[in-house]
Amino acid sequence: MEKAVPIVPQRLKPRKTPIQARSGATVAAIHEAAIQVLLADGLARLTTTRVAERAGVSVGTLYQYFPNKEALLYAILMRHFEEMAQAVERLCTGEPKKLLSSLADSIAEAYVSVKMARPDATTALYQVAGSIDQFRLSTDVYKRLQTAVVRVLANASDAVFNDPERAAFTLLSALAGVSRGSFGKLVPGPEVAGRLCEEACLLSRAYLRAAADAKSLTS
Amino acid sequence: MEKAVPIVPQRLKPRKTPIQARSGATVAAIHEAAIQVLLADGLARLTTTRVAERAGVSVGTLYQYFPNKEALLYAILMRHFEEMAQAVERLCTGEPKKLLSSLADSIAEAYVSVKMARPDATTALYQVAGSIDQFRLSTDVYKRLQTAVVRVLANASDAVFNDPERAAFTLLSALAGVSRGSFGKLVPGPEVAGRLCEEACLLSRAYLRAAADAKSLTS
DNA sequence: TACCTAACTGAAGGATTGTTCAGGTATAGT
DNA sequence: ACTATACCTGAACAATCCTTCAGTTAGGTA
Repeated sequence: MEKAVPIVPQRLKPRKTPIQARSGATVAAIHEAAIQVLLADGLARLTTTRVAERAGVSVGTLYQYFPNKEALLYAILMRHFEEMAQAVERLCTGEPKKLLSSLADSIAEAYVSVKMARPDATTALYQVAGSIDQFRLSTDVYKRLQTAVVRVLANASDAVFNDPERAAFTLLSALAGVSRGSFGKLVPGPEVAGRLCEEACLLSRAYLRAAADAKSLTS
Repeated sequence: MEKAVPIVPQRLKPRKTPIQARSGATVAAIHEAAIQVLLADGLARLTTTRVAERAGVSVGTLYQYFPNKEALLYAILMRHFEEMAQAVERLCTGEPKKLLSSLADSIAEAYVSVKMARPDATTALYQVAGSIDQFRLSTDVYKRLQTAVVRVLANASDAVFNDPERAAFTLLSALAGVSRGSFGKLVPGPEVAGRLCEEACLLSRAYLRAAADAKSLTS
């Protein structure tokens, strides 16, 4: 079932003169199919064959784009984290400094909005997160999210953190928890979604304010 | 690999005159063995045979106590949630009302302390949580934790929540996130543990204060 | 001691899965 | 039309895994 596996996701065999724009479409279709299978049958029934079937290709084709099942799961997880990181990095870090409460809202909203953009994908991915080596994920992407938040925090006009990494880590973890709580294994309805956004902002503002104050006292 | 399975965890075949106190010891050994296998080999290599081997019994014996693999995982997850629920329920809900900040600390500390009591078990269980039907978990145990927190919140002398369930849910989710963040897939060292406790308290106080104030404005 | 029975054993069965590879298909270039 | 080649196919393979059950062990009882 599993052997010693090459760990890194890979590119497909390079082609000199691409025949069709099929390649990109195919890998996207596989991603989508994996999410659908995940939602319909759960992680335990997530089979390479099943995913390929749902994507409208054969297993062999799937294995031309992903060296193994883990790479497939890792890829769809990475894609999601990419969106997330970009959303946070997109937050203004320019000159006009802003109030901490405003920044806190921005972070929370950026976080939640990405999750909301594809609720089904989010729900599906929470199943995968546990089955992938969490350590690799941390070093790969989580740090990136963290530094993005740190950069935003540095932009506060009315607060100074003397351990911004710590605050960013806690904030991100807490937001992740709240989000995960609302997205159970069922895709949540709009009412739940609304509450999630409110609570995320409330939590973000409250914690960041407290963290900034606490740290300035200790120093 | 999996068929239509009876879902509920079960009791062992009842015995009129118990020969030994072996039964209880055996099931405890299996629990422990499962956690060890989980940490050593990961969820993917968690095999009924391997668990039984590690527990010093045969597979057959394991299947005398658990109808299937899922029931085993469910059982060890339930045991952990039980501890958690009891820890929160143990918090004073008596007459002498207390300050919200104090209650917030109590909740956070209760939450973290249970996780800390068996860091290895906690780390292991985070892997299982995703593979079990989250919906069943919610209705089974999460509600219980939530109502316990609600009862504690009602004991605050300087705060009133007009949606205590909501606050409790968010708080628990956030704490879960922060905890899960610190326990990666590696059992964390004492420095990380210390920070976790501090941050949990800080977060708990800040959020609950904000939630209480925000709600009183809206009403 | 002889018998009963709960508890334990572990090889075998049945089913599923990840992965491969020899061969098919269709496009670009000539 | 013909070749080269990128891409696709899917049956077959090997590796586990979950689960069962006929047989064994050992404590209690008479």
